[in-house]
Amino acid sequence: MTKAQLRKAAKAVAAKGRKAQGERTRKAILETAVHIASAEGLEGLTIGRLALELSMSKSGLFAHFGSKEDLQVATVETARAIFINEVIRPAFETAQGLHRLWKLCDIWLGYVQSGVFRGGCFFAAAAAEFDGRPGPVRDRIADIMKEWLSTLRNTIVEAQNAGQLAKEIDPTQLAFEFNSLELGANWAFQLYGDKGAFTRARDAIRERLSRYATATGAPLLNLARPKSTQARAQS
Amino acid sequence: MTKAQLRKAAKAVAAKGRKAQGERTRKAILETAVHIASAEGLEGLTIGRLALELSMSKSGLFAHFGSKEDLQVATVETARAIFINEVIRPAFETAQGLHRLWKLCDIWLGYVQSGVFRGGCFFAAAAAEFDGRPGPVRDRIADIMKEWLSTLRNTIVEAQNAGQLAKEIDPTQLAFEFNSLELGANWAFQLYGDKGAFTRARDAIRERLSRYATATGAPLLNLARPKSTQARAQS
DNA sequence: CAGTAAAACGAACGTTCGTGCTATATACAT
DNA sequence: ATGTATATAGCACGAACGTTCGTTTTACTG
Repeated sequence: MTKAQLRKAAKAVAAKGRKAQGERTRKAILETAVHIASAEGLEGLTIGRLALELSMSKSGLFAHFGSKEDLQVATVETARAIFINEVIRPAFETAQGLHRLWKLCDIWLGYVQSGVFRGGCFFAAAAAEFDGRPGPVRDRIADIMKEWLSTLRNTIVEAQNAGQLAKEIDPTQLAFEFNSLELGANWAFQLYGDKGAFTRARDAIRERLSRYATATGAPLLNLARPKSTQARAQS
Repeated sequence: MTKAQLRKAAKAVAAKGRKAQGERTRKAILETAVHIASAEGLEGLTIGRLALELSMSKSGLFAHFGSKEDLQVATVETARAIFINEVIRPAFETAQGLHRLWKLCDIWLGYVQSGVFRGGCFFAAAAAEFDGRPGPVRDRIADIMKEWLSTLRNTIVEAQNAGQLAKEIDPTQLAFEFNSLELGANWAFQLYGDKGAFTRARDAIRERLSRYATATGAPLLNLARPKSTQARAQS
């Protein structure tokens, strides 16, 4: 513990003052780590396996982190950056309110289906793995997922303030429901490869949105249905 | 592989013809195994740890199973028996239809909250752990969860056939939504200790049930609200 | 009560785990 | 181009993993 802390501190100082070739390798390591961890879990992410995949020595790789726990935290952090890039950023390109709310959910489901991470939603998997093991890894995962839930909730509130969504509904409740449906779709897809689950989740979310949309908000929802025009044309 | 199979076969034959003291210890082992596995995962369920907990030797314990994988499968099977006892059985004591449907969901949430397993829903945890690792363990988990989803769906159909629930709704869709809300509540409780999630899940489920209930079915729902009368009295 | 089959044990196996040294090679500033 | 800080490699460690073996203790049957 003490040793690891000292080493980490020394490294942090060095990283600020000096240039870095090691910074590049560190990035490369974490990129690979994220994908292994998403498929095999953060504990299944072993240093030997990681070194093998990157054709480098265990010790050489290990020197970039003070401990396995630090590697895990850094991996979680990297996954967060990817998540923000793949989900949050594109959704925030659309105007706030009902439209962005839909985008957040829609893109999230797409991010799972498209296999950004091999094991589906990185954080859903990591949360299930670490929810019983106290420590910094668990704490970071919990924070990040809370961050996501807050984003969802804030967007709901914004839609309400814009008069697009009924003020009566409880934003915490709706965020919980949307998040649950997303977790449910992720579960069905990971365990059964059931792509239909994404449709079910989208249908359920859309149903709630259109139920709670005000007269102002309702027209915004049509833009968010690329598939429903197709469905209407077919039926 | 071959050795383990032979040993297992010999054991199976012996178990049929002979009596068993070993059968009792096997039960005791699995009882403990289930609780360790639910908290630390099926892979974190280590034979040494298990032996220590039961104050017996690794080898003596190991002899009851041909391999670690067999131990894991047996543990999953034990968890299923507990689940049936704790959730399915009590719910099936009430008449089929809307009432039983509510009971299934309500008791399921209670089973997570009351800590029947230390790690929340055993199968939600196991599914997340094994969804990326092919093999008999994963297959069994997937089967059991499908079994649960089918039970949910069948109960919905029965409620429809009894004229208590609108025929227009898709039972697969509704079962998916209920299951998702349950998984969502389990997630929130495991990661944040958030008991409010159970209320949110119950509210969401009740909201759908009363929305889709027919004139015949609606009266049945009042019986299923022990807390809402209390809530009404308080507010 | 004797005999026998089943059950538990103790010790060891070959691996792999995370981690710690020490030495060498690489990249960067002057 | 050279010197120095940094990055990587090599090797070894103690512990824990699943698994096997031969032996000893326990429990049931005749």
